[in-house]
Amino acid sequence: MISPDSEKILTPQSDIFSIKLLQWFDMFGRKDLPWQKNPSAYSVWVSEIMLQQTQVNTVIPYYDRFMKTFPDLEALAQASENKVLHHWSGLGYYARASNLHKTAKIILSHYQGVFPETQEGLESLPGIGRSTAGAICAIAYKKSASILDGNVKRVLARHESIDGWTGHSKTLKLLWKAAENYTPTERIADYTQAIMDLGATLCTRSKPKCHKCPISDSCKSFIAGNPENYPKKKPTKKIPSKSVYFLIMINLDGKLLMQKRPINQLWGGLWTFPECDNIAEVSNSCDEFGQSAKTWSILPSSRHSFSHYHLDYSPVMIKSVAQNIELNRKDILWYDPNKPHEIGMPKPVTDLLVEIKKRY
DNA sequence: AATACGGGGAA
DNA sequence: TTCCCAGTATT
Repeated sequence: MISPDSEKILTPQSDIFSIKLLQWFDMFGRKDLPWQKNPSAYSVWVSEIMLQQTQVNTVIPYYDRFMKTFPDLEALAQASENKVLHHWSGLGYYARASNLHKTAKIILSHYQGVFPETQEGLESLPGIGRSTAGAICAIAYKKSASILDGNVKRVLARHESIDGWTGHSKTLKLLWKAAENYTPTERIADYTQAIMDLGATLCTRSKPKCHKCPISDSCKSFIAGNPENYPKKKPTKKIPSKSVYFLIMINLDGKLLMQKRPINQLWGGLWTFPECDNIAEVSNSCDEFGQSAKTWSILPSSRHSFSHYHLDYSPVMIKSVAQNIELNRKDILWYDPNKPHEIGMPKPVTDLLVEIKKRY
């Protein structure tokens, strides 16, 4: 017969959860990530935005470069949109960068350069939702606040055996409720880091290391022997394909014509080659830019995949006889591969520029 | 409530 | 291949 431990009996289960997690974090948690050094609202914000839908190892080099160039909120607010997007090129979800810049300007001009201190104040800013606001409150302000990102969703869905795809609002509500239930009032910054770390290192999507997990004894799915059944997969849906031609117009100076994309669309604010759907339109399309396409050659197509469709793009190399004419359009520039502008460009374009530089 | 939005990495 | 990820904004 084991004598009852009065302290444990009086400790609510929600507190046991965070205590175990914190003990584990002290032993095995990550404490040397670049954004963990001197956390300020600014650095937590930048890192959290970058980490949205993007994994740690991908973010690290971007974060280092970004903070070196924009060390504080004022530097970011005063930078050009092109430069901000330039430092985001390759990370994806470029609306994140546009919103980051927008929010920096709002805080500088309307908040005297000081971040809002409440969850609601933070959530009112472009690009900051419930989870990111919670992360800033918890990590930068040490206020008791909850987060719910991909890792936390997985940990909680398994621990509570919460069914359903996390994209369903019903499932999401249950997950938020669980997140709030376990959020402690003490050591909130470490706890927030701990539950994310657990999801990233032990409670992984496949082959979770439950034998090392500090909360496996209370984990419903572990007890049931089916942790990998949670969270439920997203309903599968076939994604369509789209084919386009990238018109790569090269003028007599060896510069390339590039066009800025509308800010609120795919690749918004980034610079790409003009596109056309049919090869028959190449000549007409070039005319629109004041270029007379004499000859062109079509390069083999490549595929770039988004979450919602595949893009098959065929580069069309066009030698233009036109000079470096003034186009008088704000959405057009001549790009010199040897003196590159600091502008944002999506992956297929940066890939093509590398190829072009090699071959021409 | 459903969809749009990038790119990388794991299996 | 297919799935998923340190989500938010828009429709």
